[in-house]
Amino acid sequence: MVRKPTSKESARKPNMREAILAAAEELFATNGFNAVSVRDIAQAAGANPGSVTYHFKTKDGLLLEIYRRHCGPMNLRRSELLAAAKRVRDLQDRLEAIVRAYVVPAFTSGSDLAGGGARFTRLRAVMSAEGNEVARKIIAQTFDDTSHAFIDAIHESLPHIPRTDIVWRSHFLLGALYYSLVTPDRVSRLSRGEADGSDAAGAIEQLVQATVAAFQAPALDQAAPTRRRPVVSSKT
Amino acid sequence: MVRKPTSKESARKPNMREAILAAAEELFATNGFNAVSVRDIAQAAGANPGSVTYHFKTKDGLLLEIYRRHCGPMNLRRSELLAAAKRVRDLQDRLEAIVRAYVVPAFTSGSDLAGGGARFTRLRAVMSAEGNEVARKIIAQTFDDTSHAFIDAIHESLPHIPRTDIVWRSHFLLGALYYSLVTPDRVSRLSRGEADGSDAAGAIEQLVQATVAAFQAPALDQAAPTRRRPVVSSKT
DNA sequence: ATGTGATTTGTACTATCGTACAAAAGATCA
DNA sequence: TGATCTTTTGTACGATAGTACAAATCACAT
Repeated sequence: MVRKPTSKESARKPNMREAILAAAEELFATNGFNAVSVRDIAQAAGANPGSVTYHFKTKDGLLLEIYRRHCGPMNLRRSELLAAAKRVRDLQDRLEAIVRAYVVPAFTSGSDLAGGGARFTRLRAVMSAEGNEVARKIIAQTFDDTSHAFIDAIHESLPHIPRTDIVWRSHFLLGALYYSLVTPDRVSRLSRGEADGSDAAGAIEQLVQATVAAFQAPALDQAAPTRRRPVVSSKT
Repeated sequence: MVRKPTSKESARKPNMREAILAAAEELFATNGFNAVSVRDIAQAAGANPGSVTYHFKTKDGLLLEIYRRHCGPMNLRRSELLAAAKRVRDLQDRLEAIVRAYVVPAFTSGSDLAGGGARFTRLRAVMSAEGNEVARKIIAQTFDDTSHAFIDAIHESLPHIPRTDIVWRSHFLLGALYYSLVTPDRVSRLSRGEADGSDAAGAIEQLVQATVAAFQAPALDQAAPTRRRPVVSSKT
């Protein structure tokens, strides 16, 4: 069923605005913000540089719109999955469900964009590495609530672990998640072709498995400053 | 004892070349490669822009020299620690020692630069996120051997885990390591001040504890395509 | 068909980028 | 001291950056 566009949602060519957004997302996610010029984006989208200015005013505005486009749906989906996960009775299964609720929306799409989830998450990873100011503001005020919700949920299913440890481990989870999306080829290379780093389903399973175990690790006894663990000399 | 410089290792001002390297390292690590101009670096080092060209020819050459400066010492230290770790008898302790041998040199300095280890590792994280070509080449040909050595060592102390899983989990380790250095403030924020994300010793302990547990997680039974794990519906 | 508002195009402006290069200044040693 | 080499400085050049803006073009209601 081909729907006739009501009035303003379609441009001359089929949605040039969307094409610009998609191209910018892809280029920013793979090359960083500063390495990509407005002209690069326009060319990749088959548009005129001035068209970018028309739709998004500035380059920062374009980045802002990319975030606006994805943050809502992704957080919504995470909330849904988290709520469902919290209803799982078995504690071990619940923990895994919670981790999965955090990981899955980052790989699969939160909205209807094809493959948009992984691409946007990779974009977030790159912006965070570059210390992008626009991204930093949005992230802190958009994702911190969600992060706290997950941390609390995990803490409830692991009451004997101090919250500080949970925070660290969920931080590690996000780092691992980011890095898997940034350099999937490294996994393929180091496994000598036995694993495919760009296989989202495989990455999710590996990540969930490893992360659940990490969360279940015994707590760090921060009370004991004296070193209890084995130490290895640096001299051969 | 003040040593008179033999001839060419000292410039007019005390080692301007080193100052430029340090400034570039710091700026690249916090803002990315493309966001930092040669003029920014020169100003931060108290040097003239032309001086950067004189010492390093191009901006890429400067980045290259930063890598050359650190890769050797860091890999050497890792090799030493790994060799020592492999001599640990107890399997559990050995695994922890191996992980520690991988993590510690990334935080503490591999060479004599003050705090240079963490700064350089953060630089590597940012360059990897930006997909920097110069960095990619050096990394692949400098760190892959070391990575393989660690993967093999871990595999030996966990023979029942398939190598593929070890690769994934060590990939997660590196991602977590990178991310801890990129945004330490996030840990402080999410823990509501209870943890200090920029405390290297604390980060190391948390990372080692979590990672050892992740490595010890049961293997992913990749033979069974039928889903065995609990799945949560996305609908509330 | 024609007028109107939305969009695209083409071009231009200023700022800043990486880099080159000649001149100045310092260091070294006969 | 003067000759020579190394390092620093100052300036300039072409390329490209982000953005602005007027003209051209399109979609569509009348």
